[in-house]
Amino acid sequence: MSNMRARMAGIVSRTTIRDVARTAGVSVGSVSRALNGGKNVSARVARDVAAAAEKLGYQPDLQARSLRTRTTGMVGCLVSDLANPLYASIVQAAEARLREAGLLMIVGNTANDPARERAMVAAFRSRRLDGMLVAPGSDENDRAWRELAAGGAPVVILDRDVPGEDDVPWPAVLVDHREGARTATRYLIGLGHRRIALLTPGARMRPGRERIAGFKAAFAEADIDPAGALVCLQESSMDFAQGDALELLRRDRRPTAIIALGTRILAGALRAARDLGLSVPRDLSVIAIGDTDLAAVHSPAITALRWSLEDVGRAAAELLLQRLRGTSGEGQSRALLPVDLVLRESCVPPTAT
Amino acid sequence: MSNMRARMAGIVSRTTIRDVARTAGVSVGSVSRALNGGKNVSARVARDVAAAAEKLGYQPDLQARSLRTRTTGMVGCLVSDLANPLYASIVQAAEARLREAGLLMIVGNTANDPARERAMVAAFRSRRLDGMLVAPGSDENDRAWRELAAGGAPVVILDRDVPGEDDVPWPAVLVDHREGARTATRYLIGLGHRRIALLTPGARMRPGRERIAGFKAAFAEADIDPAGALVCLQESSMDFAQGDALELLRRDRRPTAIIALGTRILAGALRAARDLGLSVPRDLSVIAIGDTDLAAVHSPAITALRWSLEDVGRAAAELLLQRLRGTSGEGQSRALLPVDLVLRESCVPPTAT
DNA sequence: TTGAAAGCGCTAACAT
DNA sequence: ATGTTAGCGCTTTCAA
Repeated sequence: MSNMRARMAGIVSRTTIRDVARTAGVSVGSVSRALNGGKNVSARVARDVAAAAEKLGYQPDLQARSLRTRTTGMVGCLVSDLANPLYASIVQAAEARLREAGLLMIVGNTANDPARERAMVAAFRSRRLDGMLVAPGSDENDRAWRELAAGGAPVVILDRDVPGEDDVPWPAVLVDHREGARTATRYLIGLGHRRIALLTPGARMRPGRERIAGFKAAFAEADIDPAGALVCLQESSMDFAQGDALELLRRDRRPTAIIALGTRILAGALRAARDLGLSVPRDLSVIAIGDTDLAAVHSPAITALRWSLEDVGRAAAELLLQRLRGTSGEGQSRALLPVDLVLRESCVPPTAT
Repeated sequence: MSNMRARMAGIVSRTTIRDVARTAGVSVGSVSRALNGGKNVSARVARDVAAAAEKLGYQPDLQARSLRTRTTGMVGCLVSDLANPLYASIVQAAEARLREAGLLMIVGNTANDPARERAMVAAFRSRRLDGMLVAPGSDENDRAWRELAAGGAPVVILDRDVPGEDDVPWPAVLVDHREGARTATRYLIGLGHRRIALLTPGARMRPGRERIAGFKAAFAEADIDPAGALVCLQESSMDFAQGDALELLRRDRRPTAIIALGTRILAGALRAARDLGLSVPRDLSVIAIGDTDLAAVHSPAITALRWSLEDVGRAAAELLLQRLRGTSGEGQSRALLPVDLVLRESCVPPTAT
């Protein structure tokens, strides 16, 4: 079979617009018009072209088209860790919205590596993507963001504070981690807890920074001694969190409550508590940051801070589309999404010690 | 700033190879040669071109290039559910390998929707991707796979049995779910269990089919009455699994052991057991299919079937690269990856009932 | 309404 | 070793 031969040789002869024109007995211009806008085409030509295209299995070459139209119909999405279900959900939601708008989303995984981040930015630029969604690994990768700006394509940042040019902040979708952390902390304080530990990775990034701020704010507004406010910065690895949590829970004046991020750190804390014979919630109250499967499914079910990943993705897509359509004048360029506290079974007043 | 104006107007004037040629004082041909292969270029030209390109911030237009070279440097990856951490890990591993080889991976999410699957196949074809990795939602979407084949680009299938053309199977990376399920079942039987339930979603797809086959094979080879082999087909939703599991565990001759897939179904089963006051492992032994965070972190830790997601992704990428390089003659076109049983705390001999 | 032709930015064949 | 030029497949003026 010739298709087979062609494939093996790497020479695939594809049907072009000229083939369609020939079989339809019209000019290439007419085919183009018929297949696209449909303006200025007689019914006869439209019919013949459609028939010919169908018969030949014609698929227009979008690369060639975008060479002319200067628009690729593709937007890039740069994520620092695709294997993180949180990111995956956001990406998915954004993709759905962009697809609706007829755009193809390309996701790139930077694995938290600034060098890869830069490489992917360059790759995206070279591919002439119409726009980009970026969830950077850190807030500061100046070179990469400068390059991004240079590309000229609109960019929307996800939940990061990236320094903009000339004090004009980048369009961004932000999550109100500060308010979320404050709510959670206030809740625990209200329950009577005084020694509360916040387990979160670095203040290097916006979410961590904001959480720490909200955490401290809750102590401040309750006007209680913040000596019990324990901020523990963690790497995101489970084992590390577990060892760290063990150390934390072994102190003689150990925290009576813990606020722990995500799946890994939360899991580490839970295992540490178990290993020390501490029962949740009797001996230790726990709040999860992020409503993961683990939090929902654990026994007892873990009270959690939740925000809508779908909303984040969708809002980001919306912001980008707005930019793409050039209607950037109207509408906000930044969105701040709320965080809710989902009450479950893992928090009770501390037992007197 | 003109860049600003251009951006707002949507007219971004990019520097082309001609600009570089002009500033370097050479012809476009020389620039092309200097920037690519580097063959037949004097040191002087190479230097001047590099300087000019650097100065202008020149980024070659890969779209235009691929119009000539008939190769895009992009491969597509079609996944039925990106938010599933299993897929995400596979995608990540494949992406890493392809990146090494200088290829850009484009992931498309089909959300288990055959229509979207076909649409994405068409989109990928039109974009002239060099190759594709496909993790279909179901084994049968004939129209889509026929289209795929028609595109002429090599395709590698992930863990699915897709009917090939002319009895020649597609290149594929498969996981040995059958052997995994058999090992798990054999282990439980060896422990003394006779009434074992397998909780897995549909036999519509290869993994489910294979697991069921392995499960039954274990009963057959032990030469024991398979009446206790309970195959429960589930949808993937947690609540459904929980209700289903409740019903299952309420039977008067309830299973003494459960093999449950993933996070949601496993969670449903665990919650159902808890609600009925059944203790794991004393009253119910549990094996997880897939070594998720939940399985590792649960108390007691859940014995689990594990296979390397990284290996799946990497093997798929490798197979595709092999095809791309045209060295398809040598080497296997299919890979079968092993499944291990990770022993933990959730399985003990059944208590006499 | 239609066809002819220019050209998007690049590479590769051909000339020099 | 370098410059010139013909396309890659498409859209889009410009004439007819």
